[in-house]
Amino acid sequence: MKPNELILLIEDDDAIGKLLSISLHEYGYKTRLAKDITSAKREFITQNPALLILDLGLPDGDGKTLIQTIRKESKIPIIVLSARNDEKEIIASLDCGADDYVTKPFSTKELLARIRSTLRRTQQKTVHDTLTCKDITIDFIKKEVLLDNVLLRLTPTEYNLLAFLMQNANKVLPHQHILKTVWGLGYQHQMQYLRTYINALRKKIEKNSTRPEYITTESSIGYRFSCLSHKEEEQ
Amino acid sequence: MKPNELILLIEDDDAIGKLLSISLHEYGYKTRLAKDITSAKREFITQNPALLILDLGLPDGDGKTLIQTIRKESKIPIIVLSARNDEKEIIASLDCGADDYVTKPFSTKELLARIRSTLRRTQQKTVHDTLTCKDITIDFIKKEVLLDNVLLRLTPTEYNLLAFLMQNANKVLPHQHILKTVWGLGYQHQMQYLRTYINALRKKIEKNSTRPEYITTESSIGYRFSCLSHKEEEQ
DNA sequence: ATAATACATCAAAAAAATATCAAAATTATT
DNA sequence: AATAATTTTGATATTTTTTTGATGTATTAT
Repeated sequence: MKPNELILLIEDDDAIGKLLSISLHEYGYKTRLAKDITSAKREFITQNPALLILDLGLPDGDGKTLIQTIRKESKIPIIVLSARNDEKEIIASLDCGADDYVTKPFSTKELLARIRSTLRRTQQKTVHDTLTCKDITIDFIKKEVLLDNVLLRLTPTEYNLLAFLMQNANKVLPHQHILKTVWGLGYQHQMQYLRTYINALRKKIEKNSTRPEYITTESSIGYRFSCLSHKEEEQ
Repeated sequence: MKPNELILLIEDDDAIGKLLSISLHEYGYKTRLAKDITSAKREFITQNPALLILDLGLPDGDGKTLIQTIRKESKIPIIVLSARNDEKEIIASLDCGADDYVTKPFSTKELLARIRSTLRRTQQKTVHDTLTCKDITIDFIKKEVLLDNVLLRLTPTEYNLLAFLMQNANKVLPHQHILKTVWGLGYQHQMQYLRTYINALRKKIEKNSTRPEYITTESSIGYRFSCLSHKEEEQ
């Protein structure tokens, strides 16, 4: 697995800039290089990097002011890389909003580990797992169902049943199969449970409960959740 | 403003332990000290600390295994504090899940700055210092809650619970998730605590406690803080 | 068409989950 | 050390959900 994130290097020393670019590419990161604060700001806005590596001593100003500027509008991880091995500088940078401070000369491998650590923390994305079918959307994380964008009140069993049906849309699901997965192993022959809950669900999701468009009956076999075009969305 | 967070120190050297405790107290943190992995685990589960400071060399095992154990169930910030100034140790620790690595001898002020930096990042759930929902406004800096512009008297646990609910407005929060974050890892199954405190909060914030408009129950799942005019921040 | 079978519907009883209250235990404050 | 505040615990009331049973309607086979 290659990381593939874009890292913006802000460094005026060509030798270090080159070394970093090569090391980061080797590990799979994409990089952009900015040699002063002005171009760093431009790159930050236009390139949308995942992380900044910032040298404090830049030709057109102090790196700390850049940190402050960026922190006003972004929580992007910033690692300071500086020759200034001075306690006050370290503290000031961290309190400005930097996420880490590495002093030169530095170990490339350690820097890479610190990049991984910093990115790991900030990239904890919320996985949104939803399924939509016509007017019904089920959110498996929030455990909620929307009908025409209105929240449906379902009991736990109703929710479990609908979730199972929607996950197997357009398939005929035999009674016993539904009972086994929704209620559990001992309930395969409790047909009446299934009828009661199918009825309850239809009342809640069908426009016309007597002419169901979602949950159709496959007599003496089971039920089918009909959905012509259901797309899966996960980000 | 005093920080007031609890920091768990895991350190077998008494001198360093004492020094750290004093420095951290001076700055306003509460601390607990654990001298081995076994008691560290116990303290972690029962005390619900905001951050761990961990020495790698402990009498009953290597600190890295503790990091791995904790990372299986928690994203709590961990700062490693070690005499081992060895590139491999640093990389291994960070890749295990540590958030920072400081080598001994260390500057207390720098360590404090790194604690602030780490906490800032992990506590940054709310971008704003205050959050308003209908007639309720919570101020995370002052740790105050206003209902119709009148200051509410809340106990610490009531405040923590409400803060967590409001930070996650309109989402269904499972019982265990609430218990884990508000009370700590060892309290996931103390449902009665949750019921008692939800009840206490409703009495204080709901106009009609029997028909709650803010804190609604999601039977057999959890609770939801409902707030119509609250922007969803998820992509 | 008629009987037999399968399914739908409704409502009640039973069980489970939640709400509420208050006392006991703990912790913090004076 | 005494007092006050908060948390924990337990007992009981209330609500919600599941289970059960009774009855009506549709479908299928003869």
